[in-house]
Amino acid sequence: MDEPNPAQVAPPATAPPGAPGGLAPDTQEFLKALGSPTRQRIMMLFAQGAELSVGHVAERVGISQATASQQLTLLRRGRVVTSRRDGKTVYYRADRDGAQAALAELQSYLKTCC
Amino acid sequence: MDEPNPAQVAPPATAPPGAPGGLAPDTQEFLKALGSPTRQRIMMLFAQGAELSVGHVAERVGISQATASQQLTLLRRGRVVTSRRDGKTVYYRADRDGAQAALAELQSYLKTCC
DNA sequence: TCGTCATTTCGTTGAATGACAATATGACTG
DNA sequence: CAGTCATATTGTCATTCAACGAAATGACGA
Repeated sequence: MDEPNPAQVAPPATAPPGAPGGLAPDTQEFLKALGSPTRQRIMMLFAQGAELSVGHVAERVGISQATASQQLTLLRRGRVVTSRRDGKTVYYRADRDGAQAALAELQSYLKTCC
Repeated sequence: MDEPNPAQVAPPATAPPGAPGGLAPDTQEFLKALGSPTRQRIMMLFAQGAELSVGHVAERVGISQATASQQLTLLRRGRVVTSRRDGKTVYYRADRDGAQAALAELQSYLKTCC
């Protein structure tokens, strides 16, 4: 639950410093987050800045509430959603800036390897 | 390239036909292709337009030849590499255009859901 | 404080993935 | 037309992942 934020100060590490042959962990989380059909479906719920609770996401997507919570956590790790707590309810919404940053890193990676 | 989509509902070339909540299969293959550390490592070998045989990729990455062949097939399905046959050797190289197209689709998807 | 509601975490199960060795296919050479 | 080299395919095993139900955590209100 505590998320290790080792090199947050480092600018968009487009070309991972000493990375032997992978890409930045952040970008990898981003790719994994969007690589799942279920999570893609979840993301579509957040169109137009919609803000939804975990239970609501579960209902709309047709998965259990526990599963929704887990998948939303992965999406948050991928910087594609953010969470806000209001009382006992946690609201999730799309993270425009995070997604844009991840996309930029991905683009930079592709520029390097392609 | 500067062809902004008229509206969010206007799907790109390989758009989700009736896909109610996912993204185009092509883009999904792209994400899965780059989501694996091993395949990311493979991709780094193709920097600067390098062209490598399957056996050479296997050796450089440290995996068996069979595995290399499989992973390269997945990368080809993700439109990030192309293959060329010269005699008995098959050379792989980065697919600039394919990757760029996939990235554009991904960007369009993010524009929709974020 | 106690009970309830929303979310998270835990523990498990079945499906998908990654890797390998062994074998099959395809393509040149003699 | 057999032999060989490079790649592709097959079969198998270990690991990972998605999903669930059940239990734990946290936040109100009575």
